[in-house]
Amino acid sequence: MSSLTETATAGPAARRLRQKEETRARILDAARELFVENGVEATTMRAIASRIEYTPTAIYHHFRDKESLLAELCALDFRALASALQRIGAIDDPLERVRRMGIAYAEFGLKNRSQYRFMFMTPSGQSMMDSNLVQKNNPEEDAYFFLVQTVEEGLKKGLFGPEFQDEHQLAQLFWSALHGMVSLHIAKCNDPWIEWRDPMATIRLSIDVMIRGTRRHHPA
Amino acid sequence: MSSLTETATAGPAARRLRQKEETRARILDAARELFVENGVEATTMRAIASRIEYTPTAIYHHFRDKESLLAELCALDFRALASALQRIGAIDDPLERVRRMGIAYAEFGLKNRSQYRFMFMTPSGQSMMDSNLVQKNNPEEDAYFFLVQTVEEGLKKGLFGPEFQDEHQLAQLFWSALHGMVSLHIAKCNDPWIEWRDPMATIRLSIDVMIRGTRRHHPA
DNA sequence: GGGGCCAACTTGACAGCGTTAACCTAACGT
DNA sequence: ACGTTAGGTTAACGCTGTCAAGTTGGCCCC
Repeated sequence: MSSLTETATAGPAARRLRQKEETRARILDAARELFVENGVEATTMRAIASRIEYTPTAIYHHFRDKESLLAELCALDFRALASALQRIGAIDDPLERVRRMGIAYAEFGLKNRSQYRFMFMTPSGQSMMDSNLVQKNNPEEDAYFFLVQTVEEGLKKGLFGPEFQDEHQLAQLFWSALHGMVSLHIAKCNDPWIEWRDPMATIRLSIDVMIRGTRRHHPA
Repeated sequence: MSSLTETATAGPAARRLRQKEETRARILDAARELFVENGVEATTMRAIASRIEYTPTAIYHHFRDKESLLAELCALDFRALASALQRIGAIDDPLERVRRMGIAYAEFGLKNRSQYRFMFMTPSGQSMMDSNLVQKNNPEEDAYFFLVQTVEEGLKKGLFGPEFQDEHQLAQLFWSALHGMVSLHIAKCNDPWIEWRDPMATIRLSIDVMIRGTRRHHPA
Protein backbone atom coordinates (compact mmCIF):
# COMPACT_ATOMS: atom_id res chain seq x y z
CA MET A 1 0.00 0.00 0.00
CA SER A 2 2.59 2.53 1.08
CA SER A 3 4.88 2.19 -1.90
CA LEU A 4 7.33 4.93 -2.66
CA THR A 5 5.83 5.80 -6.03
CA GLU A 6 2.19 5.96 -5.00
CA THR A 7 0.12 9.02 -5.79
CA ALA A 8 0.37 10.69 -2.42
CA THR A 9 -2.78 10.53 -0.36
CA ALA A 10 -0.83 10.90 2.88
CA GLY A 11 2.39 12.51 3.96
CA PRO A 12 3.45 16.15 4.01
CA ALA A 13 3.09 16.80 0.29
CA ALA A 14 -0.46 15.53 0.40
CA ARG A 15 -1.20 17.66 3.43
CA ARG A 16 0.06 20.78 1.69
CA LEU A 17 -2.09 19.94 -1.28
CA ARG A 18 -5.11 19.44 0.93
CA GLN A 19 -4.45 22.74 2.68
CA LYS A 20 -4.25 24.50 -0.65
CA GLU A 21 -7.52 22.97 -1.72
CA GLU A 22 -9.04 24.02 1.56
CA THR A 23 -8.13 27.68 1.30
CA ARG A 24 -9.32 27.55 -2.29
CA ALA A 25 -12.63 26.27 -1.00
CA ARG A 26 -12.73 28.94 1.70
CA ILE A 27 -12.22 31.62 -0.93
CA LEU A 28 -15.06 30.16 -2.98
CA ASP A 29 -17.33 30.03 0.06
CA ALA A 30 -16.60 33.60 1.08
CA ALA A 31 -17.08 34.76 -2.48
CA ARG A 32 -20.42 32.99 -2.74
CA GLU A 33 -21.71 34.51 0.47
CA LEU A 34 -20.84 38.08 -0.49
CA PHE A 35 -21.96 37.41 -4.00
CA VAL A 36 -25.40 36.32 -2.82
CA GLU A 37 -25.64 39.09 -0.23
CA ASN A 38 -24.60 42.02 -2.39
CA GLY A 39 -24.65 40.89 -5.99
CA VAL A 40 -21.77 40.35 -8.38
CA GLU A 41 -20.44 43.81 -9.12
CA ALA A 42 -20.68 44.91 -5.50
CA THR A 43 -18.50 41.98 -4.44
CA THR A 44 -14.89 43.09 -4.38
CA MET A 45 -11.74 41.06 -4.20
CA ARG A 46 -10.78 42.95 -1.06
CA ALA A 47 -14.04 42.07 0.65
CA ILE A 48 -13.68 38.39 -0.22
CA ALA A 49 -10.12 38.36 1.05
CA SER A 50 -10.86 40.18 4.29
CA ARG A 51 -13.73 37.83 5.08
CA ILE A 52 -11.30 34.93 5.27
CA GLU A 53 -8.57 37.13 6.77
CA TYR A 54 -6.27 37.06 3.78
CA THR A 55 -4.74 39.71 1.58
CA PRO A 56 -6.49 40.38 -1.74
CA THR A 57 -3.38 39.24 -3.56
CA ALA A 58 -3.61 35.80 -2.02
CA ILE A 59 -6.68 35.08 -4.12
CA TYR A 60 -4.60 35.45 -7.25
CA HIS A 61 -2.55 32.41 -6.27
CA HIS A 62 -5.70 30.32 -6.52
CA PHE A 63 -7.63 32.01 -9.33
CA ARG A 64 -6.45 33.78 -12.43
CA ASP A 65 -8.74 36.77 -11.90
CA LYS A 66 -12.13 37.78 -10.58
CA GLU A 67 -14.01 36.47 -13.58
CA SER A 68 -12.42 33.04 -13.26
CA LEU A 69 -13.37 32.89 -9.61
CA LEU A 70 -16.97 33.77 -10.39
CA ALA A 71 -17.04 31.41 -13.33
CA GLU A 72 -16.04 28.57 -11.06
CA LEU A 73 -18.73 29.44 -8.52
CA CYS A 74 -21.13 29.59 -11.36
CA ALA A 75 -20.14 26.16 -12.63
CA LEU A 76 -20.71 24.68 -9.18
CA ASP A 77 -24.20 26.15 -9.01
CA PHE A 78 -24.90 24.96 -12.49
CA ARG A 79 -24.07 21.44 -11.45
CA ALA A 80 -26.35 21.85 -8.46
CA LEU A 81 -29.13 22.89 -10.81
CA ALA A 82 -28.46 19.94 -13.06
CA SER A 83 -28.61 17.47 -10.23
CA ALA A 84 -31.79 19.07 -8.92
CA LEU A 85 -33.37 18.55 -12.32
CA GLN A 86 -31.90 15.06 -12.46
CA ARG A 87 -34.09 14.01 -9.55
CA ILE A 88 -37.07 14.55 -11.79
CA GLY A 89 -35.69 12.22 -14.42
CA ALA A 90 -37.69 9.35 -12.97
CA ILE A 91 -40.98 10.58 -14.38
CA ASP A 92 -42.07 8.50 -17.35
CA ASP A 93 -44.01 10.84 -19.59
CA PRO A 94 -41.49 13.17 -21.29
CA LEU A 95 -43.99 16.01 -21.44
CA GLU A 96 -44.79 15.76 -17.76
CA ARG A 97 -41.06 15.62 -17.11
CA VAL A 98 -40.58 18.83 -19.09
CA ARG A 99 -43.30 20.44 -16.99
CA ARG A 100 -41.72 19.44 -13.71
CA MET A 101 -38.23 20.34 -14.88
CA GLY A 102 -39.46 23.76 -15.92
CA ILE A 103 -41.01 24.39 -12.52
CA ALA A 104 -37.87 23.25 -10.72
CA TYR A 105 -35.73 25.38 -13.00
CA ALA A 106 -37.78 28.49 -12.35
CA GLU A 107 -37.80 27.88 -8.61
CA PHE A 108 -34.05 27.54 -8.66
CA GLY A 109 -33.66 30.77 -10.61
CA LEU A 110 -35.98 32.78 -8.39
CA LYS A 111 -34.33 31.47 -5.24
CA ASN A 112 -30.74 32.02 -6.37
CA ARG A 113 -31.07 35.31 -8.16
CA SER A 114 -27.49 36.46 -7.93
CA GLN A 115 -26.15 33.22 -9.25
CA TYR A 116 -28.80 33.06 -11.94
CA ARG A 117 -27.88 36.52 -13.11
CA PHE A 118 -24.26 35.61 -13.46
CA MET A 119 -25.02 32.27 -15.09
CA PHE A 120 -27.48 33.30 -17.74
CA MET A 121 -27.92 37.05 -17.86
CA THR A 122 -24.33 38.19 -18.17
CA PRO A 123 -22.18 37.89 -21.29
CA SER A 124 -19.03 36.46 -19.76
CA GLY A 125 -16.23 36.00 -22.22
CA GLN A 126 -15.45 32.49 -21.12
CA SER A 127 -17.94 29.67 -20.85
CA MET A 128 -18.78 27.90 -17.61
CA MET A 129 -17.76 24.75 -19.36
CA ASP A 130 -14.07 25.42 -19.82
CA SER A 131 -13.41 25.20 -16.10
CA ASN A 132 -13.79 21.43 -16.53
CA LEU A 133 -16.09 21.47 -13.51
CA VAL A 134 -19.08 20.80 -15.73
CA GLN A 135 -18.93 18.03 -18.27
CA LYS A 136 -20.74 19.06 -21.41
CA ASN A 137 -23.23 16.46 -22.69
CA ASN A 138 -23.28 14.67 -19.37
CA PRO A 139 -26.95 14.85 -18.32
CA GLU A 140 -25.99 14.68 -14.66
CA GLU A 141 -24.02 17.89 -14.91
CA ASP A 142 -25.23 19.67 -18.02
CA ALA A 143 -28.83 20.74 -17.40
CA TYR A 144 -29.30 21.91 -20.95
CA PHE A 145 -28.28 18.56 -22.36
CA PHE A 146 -30.66 16.86 -19.96
CA LEU A 147 -33.48 18.94 -21.38
CA VAL A 148 -32.39 18.13 -24.92
CA GLN A 149 -32.47 14.44 -24.07
CA THR A 150 -35.95 14.68 -22.63
CA VAL A 151 -37.20 16.57 -25.67
CA GLU A 152 -35.56 14.02 -27.92
CA GLU A 153 -37.37 11.25 -26.11
CA GLY A 154 -40.62 13.10 -26.67
CA LEU A 155 -39.80 13.45 -30.34
CA LYS A 156 -39.13 9.73 -30.71
CA LYS A 157 -42.42 8.94 -29.05
CA GLY A 158 -44.14 11.23 -31.54
CA LEU A 159 -45.56 13.50 -28.88
CA PHE A 160 -44.81 16.72 -30.76
CA GLY A 161 -46.38 18.15 -33.88
CA PRO A 162 -44.86 17.44 -37.29
CA GLU A 163 -43.26 20.89 -37.64
CA PHE A 164 -41.00 20.14 -34.68
CA GLN A 165 -38.08 17.96 -35.70
CA ASP A 166 -35.03 19.55 -34.17
CA GLU A 167 -34.48 18.65 -30.51
CA HIS A 168 -32.18 21.60 -30.00
CA GLN A 169 -34.62 24.11 -31.38
CA LEU A 170 -37.42 22.65 -29.31
CA ALA A 171 -35.29 22.65 -26.16
CA GLN A 172 -34.31 26.24 -26.79
CA LEU A 173 -37.98 27.07 -27.21
CA PHE A 174 -38.90 25.71 -23.80
CA TRP A 175 -35.82 27.00 -22.07
CA SER A 176 -36.16 30.51 -23.47
CA ALA A 177 -39.74 30.85 -22.35
CA LEU A 178 -38.77 29.98 -18.81
CA HIS A 179 -35.62 32.04 -18.85
CA GLY A 180 -37.63 35.00 -20.05
CA MET A 181 -39.97 34.87 -17.07
CA VAL A 182 -37.23 34.27 -14.55
CA SER A 183 -34.80 36.84 -15.87
CA LEU A 184 -37.35 39.57 -16.39
CA HIS A 185 -38.56 39.06 -12.89
CA ILE A 186 -35.05 39.20 -11.53
CA ALA A 187 -34.18 42.34 -13.48
CA LYS A 188 -37.41 44.28 -13.23
CA CYS A 189 -39.45 42.94 -10.32
CA ASN A 190 -39.12 46.22 -8.44
CA ASP A 191 -39.99 48.35 -11.40
CA PRO A 192 -43.43 49.92 -10.84
CA TRP A 193 -43.79 50.17 -14.59
CA ILE A 194 -45.00 46.55 -14.89
CA GLU A 195 -47.91 45.17 -12.91
CA TRP A 196 -46.30 41.86 -12.20
CA ARG A 197 -48.37 38.79 -11.59
CA ASP A 198 -47.18 36.00 -9.31
CA PRO A 199 -44.19 34.69 -11.27
CA MET A 200 -44.57 31.00 -10.43
CA ALA A 201 -48.23 31.05 -11.41
CA THR A 202 -47.40 32.65 -14.73
CA ILE A 203 -44.56 30.23 -15.24
CA ARG A 204 -46.81 27.21 -14.71
CA LEU A 205 -49.26 28.70 -17.16
CA SER A 206 -46.45 29.38 -19.60
CA ILE A 207 -45.23 25.81 -19.51
CA ASP A 208 -48.72 24.51 -20.15
CA VAL A 209 -49.08 26.90 -23.06
CA MET A 210 -45.79 25.77 -24.58
CA ILE A 211 -46.69 22.10 -24.22
CA ARG A 212 -50.13 22.59 -25.67
CA GLY A 213 -48.63 24.62 -28.51
CA THR A 214 -46.07 22.00 -29.48
CA ARG A 215 -48.00 18.81 -28.78
CA ARG A 216 -49.32 16.74 -31.70
CA HIS A 217 -53.05 17.18 -32.12
CA HIS A 218 -55.14 14.22 -31.06
CA PRO A 219 -56.09 12.21 -34.12
CA ALA A 220 -59.66 12.06 -32.79
CA MET B 1 -46.41 88.69 -30.05
CA SER B 2 -43.23 90.03 -28.55
CA SER B 3 -44.67 90.83 -25.14
CA LEU B 4 -42.37 91.28 -22.23
CA THR B 5 -43.81 88.38 -20.28
CA GLU B 6 -43.74 85.77 -23.02
CA THR B 7 -42.02 82.47 -22.40
CA ALA B 8 -38.77 83.26 -24.04
CA THR B 9 -38.22 81.56 -27.38
CA ALA B 10 -35.76 84.23 -28.47
CA GLY B 11 -33.27 86.49 -26.79
CA PRO B 12 -30.08 85.66 -24.86
CA ALA B 13 -31.75 83.62 -22.14
CA ALA B 14 -33.34 81.40 -24.72
CA ARG B 15 -30.07 81.04 -26.58
CA ARG B 16 -28.32 79.93 -23.40
CA LEU B 17 -31.06 77.44 -22.78
CA ARG B 18 -30.77 76.13 -26.32
CA GLN B 19 -27.03 75.83 -25.97
CA LYS B 20 -27.40 73.89 -22.77
CA GLU B 21 -29.85 71.54 -24.41
CA GLU B 22 -27.45 71.13 -27.28
CA THR B 23 -24.45 70.12 -25.20
CA ARG B 24 -26.78 67.82 -23.27
CA ALA B 25 -27.73 66.23 -26.56
CA ARG B 26 -24.08 65.97 -27.60
CA ILE B 27 -23.30 64.17 -24.35
CA LEU B 28 -26.14 61.75 -24.98
CA ASP B 29 -24.99 61.15 -28.56
CA ALA B 30 -21.40 60.51 -27.53
CA ALA B 31 -22.56 58.23 -24.76
CA ARG B 32 -24.75 56.25 -27.11
CA GLU B 33 -21.96 55.75 -29.61
CA LEU B 34 -19.46 54.48 -27.05
CA PHE B 35 -22.17 52.52 -25.36
CA VAL B 36 -23.06 50.68 -28.58
CA GLU B 37 -19.42 50.23 -29.56
CA ASN B 38 -18.07 48.91 -26.27
CA GLY B 39 -21.04 48.02 -24.07
CA VAL B 40 -22.25 49.66 -20.88
CA GLU B 41 -19.63 48.90 -18.30
CA ALA B 42 -16.76 49.59 -20.69
CA THR B 43 -18.11 53.07 -21.38
CA THR B 44 -16.49 55.51 -18.98
CA MET B 45 -17.44 59.03 -18.11
CA ARG B 46 -13.98 60.14 -19.11
CA ALA B 47 -14.34 58.58 -22.55
CA ILE B 48 -17.71 60.20 -23.11
CA ALA B 49 -16.35 63.57 -22.07
CA SER B 50 -13.22 63.36 -24.16
CA ARG B 51 -15.21 62.42 -27.26
CA ILE B 52 -16.97 65.76 -27.13
CA GLU B 53 -13.83 67.53 -25.90
CA TYR B 54 -15.11 68.27 -22.42
CA THR B 55 -13.93 67.47 -18.95
CA PRO B 56 -15.58 64.53 -17.20
CA THR B 57 -16.91 66.87 -14.56
CA ALA B 58 -18.88 68.83 -17.14
CA ILE B 59 -21.21 65.88 -17.59
CA TYR B 60 -22.30 66.18 -13.98
CA HIS B 61 -23.79 69.59 -14.69
CA HIS B 62 -26.21 67.89 -17.06
CA PHE B 63 -26.78 64.51 -15.45
CA ARG B 64 -26.87 63.45 -11.81
CA ASP B 65 -24.60 60.46 -12.38
CA LYS B 66 -23.70 57.77 -14.86
CA GLU B 67 -26.79 55.72 -14.21
CA SER B 68 -29.07 58.68 -14.85
CA LEU B 69 -27.35 59.35 -18.13
CA LEU B 70 -27.75 55.76 -19.25
CA ALA B 71 -31.31 55.64 -18.01
CA GLU B 72 -32.14 58.60 -20.18
CA LEU B 73 -30.52 57.01 -23.22
CA CYS B 74 -32.45 53.91 -22.42
CA ALA B 75 -35.73 55.77 -22.24
CA LEU B 76 -35.12 57.28 -25.66
CA ASP B 77 -34.50 53.86 -27.18
CA PHE B 78 -37.53 52.51 -25.43
CA ARG B 79 -39.64 55.17 -27.09
CA ALA B 80 -38.08 54.27 -30.41
CA LEU B 81 -39.06 50.67 -29.83
CA ALA B 82 -42.59 51.68 -28.90
CA SER B 83 -43.04 53.75 -32.01
CA ALA B 84 -41.60 50.95 -34.14
CA LEU B 85 -44.22 48.62 -32.73
CA GLN B 86 -46.84 51.31 -33.13
CA ARG B 87 -46.49 51.13 -36.90
CA ILE B 88 -47.87 47.61 -36.71
CA GLY B 89 -50.98 48.78 -34.87
CA ALA B 90 -52.85 49.03 -38.15
CA ILE B 91 -53.25 45.26 -38.47
CA ASP B 92 -56.80 44.19 -37.69
CA ASP B 93 -56.51 40.72 -36.19
CA PRO B 94 -55.11 41.06 -32.65
CA LEU B 95 -53.37 37.71 -32.86
CA GLU B 96 -51.67 38.57 -36.11
CA ARG B 97 -50.73 41.89 -34.58
CA VAL B 98 -49.14 40.09 -31.64
CA ARG B 99 -47.19 37.97 -34.09
CA ARG B 100 -45.87 40.93 -36.01
CA MET B 101 -45.12 42.90 -32.86
CA GLY B 102 -43.16 39.98 -31.50
CA ILE B 103 -41.04 39.72 -34.62
CA ALA B 104 -40.39 43.46 -34.64
CA TYR B 105 -39.53 43.37 -30.95
CA ALA B 106 -37.05 40.55 -31.41
CA GLU B 107 -35.45 42.22 -34.41
CA PHE B 108 -35.04 45.39 -32.40
CA GLY B 109 -33.45 43.52 -29.53
CA LEU B 110 -31.03 41.59 -31.69
CA LYS B 111 -30.01 44.70 -33.60
CA ASN B 112 -29.53 46.93 -30.55
CA ARG B 113 -27.94 44.51 -28.17
CA SER B 114 -26.18 46.97 -25.91
CA GLN B 115 -29.31 49.03 -25.40
CA TYR B 116 -31.41 45.93 -24.97
CA ARG B 117 -29.09 44.67 -22.28
CA PHE B 118 -29.34 47.86 -20.35
CA MET B 119 -33.09 48.13 -20.83
CA PHE B 120 -34.20 44.67 -19.86
CA MET B 121 -31.30 42.59 -18.61
CA THR B 122 -29.90 44.88 -15.93
CA PRO B 123 -31.48 45.54 -12.53
CA SER B 124 -31.19 49.30 -12.43
CA GLY B 125 -32.37 50.93 -9.23
CA GLN B 126 -34.48 53.50 -10.94
CA SER B 127 -37.04 52.84 -13.61
CA MET B 128 -36.82 54.20 -17.12
CA MET B 129 -40.19 55.77 -16.47
CA ASP B 130 -39.17 58.27 -13.82
CA SER B 131 -37.17 60.32 -16.28
CA ASN B 132 -40.54 61.54 -17.62
CA LEU B 133 -39.27 60.82 -21.10
CA VAL B 134 -41.60 57.87 -21.39
CA GLN B 135 -45.23 58.25 -20.48
CA LYS B 136 -46.49 55.15 -18.80
CA ASN B 137 -49.75 53.83 -20.21
CA ASN B 138 -49.39 55.84 -23.36
CA PRO B 139 -49.35 53.19 -26.10
CA GLU B 140 -47.28 55.44 -28.36
CA GLU B 141 -44.42 55.49 -25.85
CA ASP B 142 -44.95 52.52 -23.56
CA ALA B 143 -44.43 49.39 -25.63
CA TYR B 144 -45.55 47.12 -22.82
CA PHE B 145 -48.84 48.92 -22.48
CA PHE B 146 -49.33 48.67 -26.22
CA LEU B 147 -48.98 44.91 -25.96
CA VAL B 148 -51.41 44.81 -23.04
CA GLN B 149 -53.92 46.74 -25.10
CA THR B 150 -53.57 44.36 -28.01
CA VAL B 151 -53.98 41.35 -25.77
CA GLU B 152 -57.00 42.97 -24.15
CA GLU B 153 -58.58 43.43 -27.54
CA GLY B 154 -58.02 39.75 -28.24
CA LEU B 155 -59.61 38.87 -24.93
CA LYS B 156 -62.70 40.94 -25.71
CA LYS B 157 -63.03 39.29 -29.07
CA GLY B 158 -62.90 35.93 -27.31
CA LEU B 159 -59.83 34.75 -29.20
CA PHE B 160 -58.14 33.19 -26.19
CA GLY B 161 -59.02 30.09 -24.20
CA PRO B 162 -61.20 30.34 -21.11
CA GLU B 163 -58.28 29.96 -18.64
CA PHE B 164 -56.82 33.25 -19.86
CA GLN B 165 -58.61 36.19 -18.32
CA ASP B 166 -55.89 38.53 -17.14
CA GLU B 167 -54.51 40.77 -19.87
CA HIS B 168 -51.37 41.49 -17.85
CA GLN B 169 -50.58 37.86 -17.24
CA LEU B 170 -51.14 37.05 -20.88
CA ALA B 171 -49.00 39.97 -22.03
CA GLN B 172 -46.24 38.90 -19.65
CA LEU B 173 -46.51 35.40 -21.06
CA PHE B 174 -45.89 36.56 -24.61
CA TRP B 175 -43.28 39.12 -23.70
CA SER B 176 -41.30 36.73 -21.53
CA ALA B 177 -41.08 34.10 -24.21
CA LEU B 178 -39.63 36.64 -26.62
CA HIS B 179 -37.39 38.23 -24.06
CA GLY B 180 -36.05 34.81 -23.17
CA MET B 181 -34.93 34.10 -26.70
CA VAL B 182 -33.49 37.55 -27.30
CA SER B 183 -31.70 37.86 -23.99
CA LEU B 184 -30.28 34.37 -23.97
CA HIS B 185 -28.95 34.94 -27.43
CA ILE B 186 -27.41 38.24 -26.43
CA ALA B 187 -25.81 36.79 -23.32
CA LYS B 188 -24.72 33.39 -24.58
CA CYS B 189 -24.57 33.45 -28.37
CA ASN B 190 -20.81 32.95 -28.34
CA ASP B 191 -20.89 30.15 -25.82
CA PRO B 192 -19.98 26.88 -27.56
CA TRP B 193 -21.93 25.06 -24.88
CA ILE B 194 -25.25 25.59 -26.71
CA GLU B 195 -25.81 24.62 -30.32
CA TRP B 196 -27.79 27.70 -31.20
CA ARG B 197 -30.33 27.62 -33.97
CA ASP B 198 -31.07 30.71 -36.04
CA PRO B 199 -32.65 32.98 -33.44
CA MET B 200 -35.22 34.67 -35.65
CA ALA B 201 -36.44 31.32 -36.96
CA THR B 202 -36.83 29.99 -33.43
CA ILE B 203 -38.55 33.20 -32.39
CA ARG B 204 -41.09 32.93 -35.17
CA LEU B 205 -41.73 29.36 -34.16
CA SER B 206 -42.03 30.38 -30.54
CA ILE B 207 -44.62 33.03 -31.28
CA ASP B 208 -46.68 30.54 -33.25
CA VAL B 209 -46.46 28.06 -30.39
CA MET B 210 -47.57 30.66 -27.87
CA ILE B 211 -50.50 31.74 -30.01
CA ARG B 212 -51.58 28.17 -30.67
CA GLY B 213 -51.25 27.39 -26.98
CA THR B 214 -53.41 30.28 -25.84
CA ARG B 215 -55.97 30.43 -28.63
CA ARG B 216 -59.48 29.19 -27.98
CA HIS B 217 -60.08 25.82 -29.61
CA HIS B 218 -62.28 25.86 -32.65
CA PRO B 219 -65.78 24.83 -31.70
CA ALA B 220 -65.80 22.52 -34.74
C1' DG C 1 20.83 17.62 9.72
C1' DG C 2 21.83 21.62 7.32
C1' DG C 3 21.54 24.18 2.72
C1' DG C 4 18.81 25.14 -1.13
C1' DC C 5 14.35 25.65 -2.90
C1' DC C 6 9.76 26.40 -3.70
C1' DA C 7 5.02 27.58 -2.68
C1' DA C 8 1.96 30.36 0.00
C1' DC C 9 1.29 34.68 1.35
C1' DT C 10 2.15 39.93 2.19
C1' DT C 11 3.69 44.60 1.07
C1' DG C 12 3.23 48.32 -1.61
C1' DA C 13 2.12 50.10 -5.57
C1' DC C 14 -0.16 51.27 -10.33
C1' DA C 15 -3.64 52.75 -13.47
C1' DG C 16 -8.21 53.63 -14.02
C1' DC C 17 -12.87 54.24 -12.33
C1' DG C 18 -17.12 57.42 -10.62
C1' DT C 19 -17.60 61.35 -8.22
C1' DT C 20 -16.95 65.89 -5.62
C1' DA C 21 -15.12 70.43 -3.68
C1' DA C 22 -13.15 74.53 -5.00
C1' DC C 23 -12.24 77.68 -8.32
C1' DC C 24 -12.48 80.41 -12.60
C1' DT C 25 -14.65 83.15 -16.06
C1' DA C 26 -17.73 85.01 -19.31
C1' DA C 27 -22.26 86.47 -19.96
C1' DC C 28 -26.50 87.80 -17.93
C1' DG C 29 -30.08 90.83 -15.35
C1' DT C 30 -30.65 95.07 -13.06
C1' DA D 1 -21.25 99.42 -14.08
C1' DC D 2 -21.71 95.65 -10.96
C1' DG D 3 -23.13 91.52 -8.33
C1' DT D 4 -24.85 86.97 -9.57
C1' DT D 5 -24.92 82.87 -11.66
C1' DA D 6 -24.47 79.12 -15.03
C1' DG D 7 -21.12 76.19 -17.48
C1' DG D 8 -16.74 74.62 -17.32
C1' DT D 9 -12.02 73.26 -15.34
C1' DT D 10 -8.43 71.68 -11.97
C1' DA D 11 -7.19 68.69 -8.66
C1' DA D 12 -8.24 65.49 -5.69
C1' DC D 13 -10.62 61.47 -2.95
C1' DG D 14 -11.68 56.77 -2.26
C1' DC D 15 -12.52 52.94 -4.59
C1' DT D 16 -11.62 49.12 -7.87
C1' DG D 17 -8.87 44.88 -10.14
C1' DT D 18 -4.30 43.57 -10.58
C1' DC D 19 0.80 42.84 -10.32
C1' DA D 20 6.07 42.99 -9.22
C1' DA D 21 8.81 42.30 -5.63
C1' DG D 22 9.76 40.73 -1.14
C1' DT D 23 9.05 37.62 2.95
C1' DT D 24 8.61 33.37 5.36
C1' DG D 25 8.12 28.68 6.71
C1' DG D 26 8.29 24.02 5.62
C1' DC D 27 9.85 20.33 2.30
C1' DC D 28 13.46 17.68 -0.15
C1' DC D 29 17.94 15.94 -0.84
C1' DC D 30 22.70 15.34 0.01
